[in-house]
Amino acid sequence: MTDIDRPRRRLPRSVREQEIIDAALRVFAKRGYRAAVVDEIADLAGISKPMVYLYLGSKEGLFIACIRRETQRLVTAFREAAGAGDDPARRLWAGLTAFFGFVAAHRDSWVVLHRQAPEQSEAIAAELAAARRSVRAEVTGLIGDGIARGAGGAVHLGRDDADFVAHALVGAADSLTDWMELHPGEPPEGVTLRLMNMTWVGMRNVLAGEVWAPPR
Amino acid sequence: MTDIDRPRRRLPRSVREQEIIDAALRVFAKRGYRAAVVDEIADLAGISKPMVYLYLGSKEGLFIACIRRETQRLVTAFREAAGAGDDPARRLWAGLTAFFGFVAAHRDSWVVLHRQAPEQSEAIAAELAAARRSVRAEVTGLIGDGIARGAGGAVHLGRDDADFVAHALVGAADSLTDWMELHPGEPPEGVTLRLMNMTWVGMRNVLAGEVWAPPR
DNA sequence: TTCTAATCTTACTCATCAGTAAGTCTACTT
DNA sequence: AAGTAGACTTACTGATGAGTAAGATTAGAA
Repeated sequence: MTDIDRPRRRLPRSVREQEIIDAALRVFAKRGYRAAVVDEIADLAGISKPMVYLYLGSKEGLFIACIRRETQRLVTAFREAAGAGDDPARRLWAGLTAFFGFVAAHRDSWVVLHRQAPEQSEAIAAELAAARRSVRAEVTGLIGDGIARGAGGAVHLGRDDADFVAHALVGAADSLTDWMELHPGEPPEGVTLRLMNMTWVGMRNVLAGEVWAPPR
Repeated sequence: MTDIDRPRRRLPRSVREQEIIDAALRVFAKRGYRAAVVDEIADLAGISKPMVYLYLGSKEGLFIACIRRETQRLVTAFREAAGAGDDPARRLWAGLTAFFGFVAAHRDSWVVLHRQAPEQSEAIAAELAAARRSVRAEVTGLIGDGIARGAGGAVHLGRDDADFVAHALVGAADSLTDWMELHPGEPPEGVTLRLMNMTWVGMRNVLAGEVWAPPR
């Protein structure tokens, strides 16, 4: 998204920093942390390498800045969509749709957050683990609510089960990002619909002819 | 799994090659393709670097050899478990259990197959894509059978739906690999049981108190 | 025993890239 | 108009690591 035609205009630090992070996100997503070259990031940001070091400190710092900013964005998008409403199924629907919409629109963010070998350094491993945990925590929260709501009866499900389901859902969603790339026509709602049918209704019942539809 | 005490015994190429691939798998899984250092692989294999190049050609060739061998192993394990029987649910249960068992026993294989940024080179991207496709194809096959079996009634599900479900299942399974690391006590069967309840029965029904049990 | 092919080694080269030194330039203040 | 702080650059250094040249060693065949 960085312009090409810009005639080397000087920009205030706060703006330039964001542009550098934009560029870094693209390059990290395309090449992976280790193969990404800081010079390429600088070029893409329309700037020279020492600026990157002046503002972000190091390649590691740059990567961590990407993770922080994009985690924030993703969690916000999810939370705003899933926050409203009362019915657990409806909130899950809204949250997942926001997720798929976000990933379709910001594929690089997702790739950087979830498709990196985390063992590049202690700091990066910790940062990525925290990022992934916080994304998953959003889902775990929703599922936990669903369990609390539905568990008046014979069910004996706890936090642990919510966490299991969150792992499975996030993993499925991650993988479905690839499926989306193979089916560019499919809107995020379509993906969510299929996933809700699979997990919420259950494949057995789906095979028996049952379908789920979004509330309203 | 390579010995430490070996007094620099000479080994025939066929054996040494496998030991090199063993070592490479561990290092690639631990560090990622780019950060992995060939000298470390050689050390771990109890050999010097030129042997690696003599036998495997290049770092890229070494990586591709890992992918091929481990894909083969995983697909074989899955196919043998899921091949027998008639009931789709039973075969899915068996296949998934084999999968989780395999990943628990060969975590490095899975990490190399599914946790690498594929854009290191044209050849690696192609090889990884093929590997992932072939793993997923096993699942797609099972689901497709299930659909064909169950689709006497009102259901209008096709190959496309099977592929969607396969994506979601493989992604969920991948993520559950992490869950397993957080719950070392849980046997593969336990993980499969939870996943079957979630996808086969459906979360809504599970919340309503229904549970799935493995046949027999 | 002698020869030979396969196994294996030490000791390099050379490209790449993270990080920096030592400034220059320009917008804005006073 | 002069001064200054912040934006920006060119041109390096030093480490790391893929790949190789040139040959040493040993298991077994003849």
